[in-house]
Amino acid sequence: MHAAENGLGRPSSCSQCVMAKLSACTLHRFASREPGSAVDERQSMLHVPRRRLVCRAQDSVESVLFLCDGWAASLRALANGDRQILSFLLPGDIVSSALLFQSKPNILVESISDVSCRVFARQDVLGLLTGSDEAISQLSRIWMDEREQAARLAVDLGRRTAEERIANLLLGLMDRLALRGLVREGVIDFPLRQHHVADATGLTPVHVSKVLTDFKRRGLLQINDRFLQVLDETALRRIAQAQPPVPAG
Amino acid sequence: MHAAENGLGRPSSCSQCVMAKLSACTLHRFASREPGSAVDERQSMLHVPRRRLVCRAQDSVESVLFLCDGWAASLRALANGDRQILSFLLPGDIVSSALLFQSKPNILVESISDVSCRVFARQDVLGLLTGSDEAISQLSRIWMDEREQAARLAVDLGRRTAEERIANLLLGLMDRLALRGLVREGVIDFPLRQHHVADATGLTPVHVSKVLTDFKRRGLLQINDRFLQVLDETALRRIAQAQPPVPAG
DNA sequence: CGCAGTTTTGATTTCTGTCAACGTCTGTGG
DNA sequence: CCACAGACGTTGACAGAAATCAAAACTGCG
Repeated sequence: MHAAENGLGRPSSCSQCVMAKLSACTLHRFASREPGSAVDERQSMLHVPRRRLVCRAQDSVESVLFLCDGWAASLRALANGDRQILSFLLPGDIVSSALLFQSKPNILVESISDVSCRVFARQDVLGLLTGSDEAISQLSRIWMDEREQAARLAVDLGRRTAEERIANLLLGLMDRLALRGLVREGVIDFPLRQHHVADATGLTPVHVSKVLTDFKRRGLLQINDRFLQVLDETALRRIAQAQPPVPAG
Repeated sequence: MHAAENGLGRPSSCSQCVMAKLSACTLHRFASREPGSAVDERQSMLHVPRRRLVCRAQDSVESVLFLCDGWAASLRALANGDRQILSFLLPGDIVSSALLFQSKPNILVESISDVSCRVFARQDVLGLLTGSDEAISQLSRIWMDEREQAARLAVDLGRRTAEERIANLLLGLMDRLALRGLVREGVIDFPLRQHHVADATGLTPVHVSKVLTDFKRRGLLQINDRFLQVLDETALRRIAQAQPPVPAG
């Protein structure tokens, strides 16, 4: 489904948008607070119900999308039906950084929960960038963040056990949500199904179930009603094995 | 070992440099052909013997390095001694794109064969970029290339068997070398040890040996004297499973 | 209520890792 | 020229982690 078929063009005030709290994607802040700029004039919202494609790898999309609300996944699909999730997109994340520079996202993006995105015309975003040192430094920050995430993913998939991968995934999500002020008393919204965890960690849903059940039995965490609570963060981090700490948000 | 301890500052004409043939890293071309620019004045060469660190994740490096000759690996090392190679660096590649924007490479870079790099002061490279549309588009190309490689790596590590991973690795190297004109009649220089293949594919050296031996037995390829020849590319690509083809060089 | 999508559980198989031994190659120094 | 050490590659027996297969319970939802 092409992005333009998804309600793109419908203006919205995005009242539930958490942008103001984000430190992760400051480019978005940068772009959206430019008063009266071209970007402001043309921005609109894209709403996608849960479990739907936001864009396909081969789509031709002339917009840059920023996730305002809900969770999504960026992934690669294989011929045999296997899928590998490359990253979970949280509020404030850019949806495929490729769209900053080209029309093809080169990855699938799928909504997990109901999702809304801000839509900018690429020309306008790039126009903002030209000659702006601040914007270039924001871009480089996004680049370096993605690089770090990709490196961690490769280490997890290549060198860690199932338990370690799952613990790392959950803690990574907690940490990213914490930066956005979306953690309340150790509890987060958790729209993921076990098959999402499986697709992200290179495991099967059956094995994910076994590991998570064991984590619960050991009192490390609890998952109820689409909420996740980490009960014993220390133990979970011990399982996850210390990765070098995140250099920046 | 800090880059500056490695012979940095020694000027060199880099006669064996294959830059002229590169299409992959055109930023480098772009930077180095600016006649009489500040970059030209201050560029120098870094030579590192094989099997040595080029830079460490926590080093503070104020230069941008481009690999001119030889092979290197960028990798993460774990506390238990495991290693995950994130990518092999071939002539023309930038050594840690992070150094374009910051002092910390955030990855280990290790030479595989004897290696020589061009050294640019970061300030000068960034100076070239300011206000140059061409340079920004070269940067975005590097970004998108790295993104594509990272996605392929994650798919390999998360969703493919040992045979598939190894076939994919070898074919990926062949393809990248082909773009640089470094393949002659299906034969390439192949300085990798089996433990490099293991570190790149998330396998053990023992298992790599078994798979490679089997590939040879089946007449798919041949490795002699640090040269690799692919004898049955069709079969090897069938094993590797079609990935979406590379969009650009 | 029924149905499709989940999650759980257990039995079994497959793949890859681990361990260990041995052979080869390479470079070094006497 | 030879002896040697260390890195590298191969091979086989075995162990362990996760996949596969299958069935049953649970969850939401129309």
